[in-house]
Amino acid sequence: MDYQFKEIEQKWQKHWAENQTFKADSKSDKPKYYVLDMFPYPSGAGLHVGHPLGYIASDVFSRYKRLKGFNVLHPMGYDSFGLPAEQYAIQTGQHPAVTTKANIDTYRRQLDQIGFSFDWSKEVRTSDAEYYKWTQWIFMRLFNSWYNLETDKAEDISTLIEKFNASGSAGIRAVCDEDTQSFLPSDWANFTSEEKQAELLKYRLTYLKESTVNWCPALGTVLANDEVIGGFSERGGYPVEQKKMMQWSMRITAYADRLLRGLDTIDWPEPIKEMQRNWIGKSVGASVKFKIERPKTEDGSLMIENHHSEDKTSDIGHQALDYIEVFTTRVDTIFGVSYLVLAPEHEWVAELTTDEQRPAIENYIAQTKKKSELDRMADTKTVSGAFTGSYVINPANNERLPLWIADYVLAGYGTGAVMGVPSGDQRDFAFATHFNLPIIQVSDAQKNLDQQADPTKEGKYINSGFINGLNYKEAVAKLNNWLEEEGIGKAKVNYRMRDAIFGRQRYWGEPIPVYFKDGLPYLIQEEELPLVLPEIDKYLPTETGEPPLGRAENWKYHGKYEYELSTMPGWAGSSWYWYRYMDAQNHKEFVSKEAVNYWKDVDLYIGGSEHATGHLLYSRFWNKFLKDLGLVQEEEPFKKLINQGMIQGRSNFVYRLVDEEGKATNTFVSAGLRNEYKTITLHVDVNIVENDVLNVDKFKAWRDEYANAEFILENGKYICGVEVEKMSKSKYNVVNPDVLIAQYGADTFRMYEMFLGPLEQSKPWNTNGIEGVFKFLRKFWRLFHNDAWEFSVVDAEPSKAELKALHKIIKKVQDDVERFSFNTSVSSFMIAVNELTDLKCKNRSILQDLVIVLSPYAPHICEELWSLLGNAAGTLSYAAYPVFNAAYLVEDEFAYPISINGKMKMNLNLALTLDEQQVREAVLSNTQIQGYLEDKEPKKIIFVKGKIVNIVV
RNA sequence: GCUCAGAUGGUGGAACUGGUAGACACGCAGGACUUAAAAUCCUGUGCCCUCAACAGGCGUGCGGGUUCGAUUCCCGCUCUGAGUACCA
Repeated sequence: MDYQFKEIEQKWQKHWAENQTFKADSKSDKPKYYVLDMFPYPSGAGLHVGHPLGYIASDVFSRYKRLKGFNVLHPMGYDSFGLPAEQYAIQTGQHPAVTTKANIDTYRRQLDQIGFSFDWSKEVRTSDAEYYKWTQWIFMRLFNSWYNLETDKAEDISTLIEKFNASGSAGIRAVCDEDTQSFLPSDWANFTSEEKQAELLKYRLTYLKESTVNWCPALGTVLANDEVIGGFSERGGYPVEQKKMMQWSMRITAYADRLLRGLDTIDWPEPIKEMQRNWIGKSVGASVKFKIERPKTEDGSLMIENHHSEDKTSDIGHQALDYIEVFTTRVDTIFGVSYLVLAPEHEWVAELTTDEQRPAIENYIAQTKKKSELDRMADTKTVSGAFTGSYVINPANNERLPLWIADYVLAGYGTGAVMGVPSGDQRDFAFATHFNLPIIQVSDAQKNLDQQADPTKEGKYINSGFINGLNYKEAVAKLNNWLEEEGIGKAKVNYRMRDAIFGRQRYWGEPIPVYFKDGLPYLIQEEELPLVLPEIDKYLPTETGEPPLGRAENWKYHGKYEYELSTMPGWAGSSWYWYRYMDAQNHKEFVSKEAVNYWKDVDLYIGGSEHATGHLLYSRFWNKFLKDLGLVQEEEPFKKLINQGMIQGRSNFVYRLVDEEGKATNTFVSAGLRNEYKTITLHVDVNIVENDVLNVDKFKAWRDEYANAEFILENGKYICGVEVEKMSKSKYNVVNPDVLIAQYGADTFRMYEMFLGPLEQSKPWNTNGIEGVFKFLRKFWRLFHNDAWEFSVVDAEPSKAELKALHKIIKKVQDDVERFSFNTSVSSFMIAVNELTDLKCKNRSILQDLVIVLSPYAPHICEELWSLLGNAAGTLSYAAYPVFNAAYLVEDEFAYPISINGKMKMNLNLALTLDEQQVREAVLSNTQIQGYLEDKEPKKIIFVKGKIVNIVV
């Protein structure tokens, strides 16, 4: 029978499903291997050809690892909470659970027909209560934990309470809010229960706090920093503004350093690690307090006196009005400070502005506000700022320094205040030059200070008081000691990363298992989990502006306490899902100890690089937290990460002729001739174009208006224009895998996706070569059949040539798969099949081994041939990968390329046993080579055994 | 601006540690089979010169360098893509 892919593929997909062929047991003598794909968000559009690329690669790898004797866990599931389903619900009134389920069904059908070896018994859906119960449970663990810097890990909140009981707040080294109180054990004992709760909240790893958030009015929710790109929402591209709100946050900053250090221990692509490093943004430096010289009124009395004495924030307020604290990475240049700058949004600007300067300052703030976030970031050239009228004192030399505001200082980083050192920092230099502030040289190695700043750390310090003559290292050490002793600062590490906002004012997400009593948050009881998402009438905020959950009727804890109305963000469910896969059916724990002890971590994780600073960072954070609590084994969740490239769309165009008046006609010009006419360019559905040739009949049928279209052809064909763009519906360049699978089968589709090029490289989708892959599989099938398409193999001793072809491919595939070079394997399979076809190989043992080697790529056809070869049905997946024997590849002769002065001239067959002297003689006595040499005396002969002979004349 | 990745025939790409550049496939051209077409099979196919063969010249973004020998290593530049953006 000819190669009938449809029957074969259906048959084996059914067999694998019915026999649970890929079910992975958590108990096995085999070594474990965990291959994970980034699970998809099931969108309404279904899968396009770009989605399965990574899944195919990971499936090839999983199947290969099984053949190599590993117990492989290769699961799949759905990240099924999220905005699109909710937006759709708002538009149509359909419950997101309903549309999500329908989308999942489509995804499942599409995934199934590609023949993946997923263990579906371990499927997870983040929107299932059985799943999000454990997401809520982990939230509760975070709420009940604090970060102890003493032990450098998270601990149960009870250990903090013990410390408070024993010694009060003294000696506590924790990652916490800035406004924690100092108290004695006796104070703690006298605190009311509410006061205790309020204080503990400042230490919890997930906490409620008034903070400036990214508010997206169009989406009606706050967004995390990684969900905002250049001032616009990542999803939908809506404007985002800053707003103060009471918000749940995750104290990811507690893990900043561990997240940074961990990067050195994992095998991830360097760009991703670099992005995480930048995101964490560690800077080592010092904080320094500059005393404020109060602006004085004309009669000499202090203008600002004991401000805000009745203000709630009086503690901060008082300190603030004594000092301005700056963070600097160059404390060694402190003697070069000639001014101080605050961010325009800095909360004390108004109070530190003198009456005289008030108009200028207010004008400047108004100007800055007008500039959008984007303008402000884009325009880094223009120098701007305004003088407050106040002065501060440089603690190093008691110099009086003017206090400015400028928008090059960001409120959100460090303390929102900067010391200006024009000689050492280019921005400060530009500022000082523009406003005529002094530029003070601080090192004898600084050059060209009339032109630009010189940030050198070389040389000895000058003009720098007590650090004069010291080098960089000595100066920093001395200054840091001095700051500490004087109590005006200290060595400090600053991170760019902020705590992660954890609440979303949306419906379709995990409810936060918290209720409020007297304005304070409390966890619900663990036995009450899951806190199920309540039904609501419509998926919009309430009239009073509360999140959609505010619509739920009678939704109160124990009938009387308000629940938290925000839901968790999209990344909650995906920050631990790889553990749930290990033990997906467990009703008692999020994962059993046995399962974690066996599977430990993910050995190979394949997914897109767009999750670099979102999912991949949050997952590492939760993983470290779970490790601190002893719930999991490994410090890092994903040992090796591969980013598959993006599949871009390849759009096709037709050129519609335009008449004299500029009106569109019904005539279309082939791409090569379009310059001779006046035309307009239109997208055409790529599914009616083959190899850039338009199927004109299908084009006429595509739309009514084209029914009578006429064509100006070249060589009898209509050639379409081509451009690479994002794959999207509106560009008519979306290719659905279903179509290709129906036409060529899953095995061809899998191999073609791999054949396209290196996995990590982005590339446009192009079906031009798929015929070649299909022809290859047919040729492979024919190896096992005679001319009448009858199955026919022979039992005989394989020939040397057959063994050589086989062992070449055994080695090649093994090498390629281990280094994730899947495209090169496909070419090599073609070579192997071409060679065996030429050899007219019908040898059973050779072909059987070839079936095993090819099976990770084309599992259906191989499973069919495996059973035709007489093996038990469906056992191929656990066959043993053939053992490579180098002896079969040994050659006794090699066609040496002979080059003269590095230019290849000819090949010469020589025995590989010959040594350098013998080769030299053979080469020089060859008449053809003598002809090339033209009697010139060879100066030198380079000989590399088995590689090359190079004659230098 | 900074960081990273990349640039090889008409196309996708191969060449793994410096050793025959262009494997494999697509496309194209020619041929076989066919009444014809499709499918299939065979042959050719980097560019230039040449009727053609032989021979030759040029060729891995550009310009240099190291080397017997460079797509591979080093220096400088151009372009493309991605990330990031006044982070003190």
